[in-house]
Amino acid sequence: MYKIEFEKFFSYSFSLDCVIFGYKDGQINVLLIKRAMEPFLNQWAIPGDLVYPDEDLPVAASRILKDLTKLDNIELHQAQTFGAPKRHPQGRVITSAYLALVKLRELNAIASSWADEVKWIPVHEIGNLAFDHNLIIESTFKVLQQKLSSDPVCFELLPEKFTLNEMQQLYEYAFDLEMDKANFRKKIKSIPLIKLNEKQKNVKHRPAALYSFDSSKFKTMVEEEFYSFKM
Amino acid sequence: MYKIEFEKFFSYSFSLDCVIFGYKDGQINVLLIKRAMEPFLNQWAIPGDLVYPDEDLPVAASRILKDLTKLDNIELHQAQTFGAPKRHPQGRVITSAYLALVKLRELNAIASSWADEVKWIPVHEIGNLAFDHNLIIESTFKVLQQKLSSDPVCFELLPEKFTLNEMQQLYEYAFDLEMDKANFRKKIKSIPLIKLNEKQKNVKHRPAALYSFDSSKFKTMVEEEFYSFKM
DNA sequence: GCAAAAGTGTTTGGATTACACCCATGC
DNA sequence: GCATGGGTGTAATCCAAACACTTTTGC
Repeated sequence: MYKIEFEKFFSYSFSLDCVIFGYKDGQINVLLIKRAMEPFLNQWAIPGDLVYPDEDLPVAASRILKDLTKLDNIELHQAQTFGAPKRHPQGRVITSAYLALVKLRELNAIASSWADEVKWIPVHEIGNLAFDHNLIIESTFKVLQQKLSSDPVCFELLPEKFTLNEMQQLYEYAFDLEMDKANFRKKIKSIPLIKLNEKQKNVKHRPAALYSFDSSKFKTMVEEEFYSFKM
Repeated sequence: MYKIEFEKFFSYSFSLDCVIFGYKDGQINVLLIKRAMEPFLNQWAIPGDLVYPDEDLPVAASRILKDLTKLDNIELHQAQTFGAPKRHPQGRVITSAYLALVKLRELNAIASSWADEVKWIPVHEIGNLAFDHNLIIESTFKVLQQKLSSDPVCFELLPEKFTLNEMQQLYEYAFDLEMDKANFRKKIKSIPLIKLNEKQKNVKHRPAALYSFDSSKFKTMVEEEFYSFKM
């Protein structure tokens, strides 16, 4: 008897939406796709789709992102889950947001499957999106802020070689504040960075030194010392 | 054509599990219920159940907690979502964990509906639970730690009137560390507490002063000043 | 030389740490 | 009086903010 009642409940659908953040020209951007499918045909949305019946969630998130944008090998982290009864016009679809940070300049998203176009757009310039996707981005951006202050994820957004000023501008944009250059450099001096023998090019002022993140040293420090990242 | 394929996907079920933390005798406890229902009959589990077809998630979380434990008017916060394909033996059930903090001594959980018994158990003494509930508690405990360090949620766990030492012990237990008494008191002196004209009773040493949290002053401070809680 | 941004040093005040000491109560 | 925890003060140190200054490049 219980079993029969229970089975009536197997009438939901479940999807994942991938919020991909990238950094370009001093601004944090989000990857959007143009839907080539109803509902919300031709509207912009976060890449997302239904989970397959036997698919684990992290696997599904990677597969969906690859299907729609050809982006591969990207680490995704779960954020919030959205389940308002009317959020999908065709039935009860509950969705979990997945967050990823990518080096925008070093990869190339291509529209694929039922995505007609892809574009990167600064988080503060996003128009109206399909479904509740504006809400999802807003909530996931807060998770990004959280991660930026407790983990070295800024280096997933910055190019492999970056200047200290680019790093500072990333934090300034993410938290909407201004920082003192000298103090910023003092603050980050415990973070393991490698100063390269290279400089910025094509700037009409003194070129800045380029750095890269020493991730193997970071791992050692976390394991062996009492080190924890804080910004 | 798309519509037909799409509808095959409406074959999932969706549940919520409520991880309720309470503080007692210097330890953080979790509320468990004994299942009076298959699967996992007679095993201990977190209170959780399926979401109704037209029910929003926050509403469902409160309803489920009340159904199983008679606890009412408790603020619940979403934590992680779990969706491994085999996590439920009877089909694909995806679940979201909801977190709540309660004043354990000031309320009374009662087994109800298909819960046979309820109990509070210290987080470090939990045995094997039904489903993936051990994993869910582990993950939600990390969310609790996060909240304890960035929000004044410790006062949701402490009794209305508490001693500064009880507050210190809560943090020591939650983060598994020892703190200096004098330094702890200096650290919290920016938090708006009301020192009551009351003392501890029935202790065989000098009785400690009782305090309570000034939540209205806290709100004013957050709104009007540049105050943010940090521990 | 000048503009523009890179990059560094100094001072100050507030927070954190370690540690010592006194106080109030029950027995 | 003494055991037990409650409660406070101090000095050393670290850290963050404010600000001034020097350096290197393009034009």
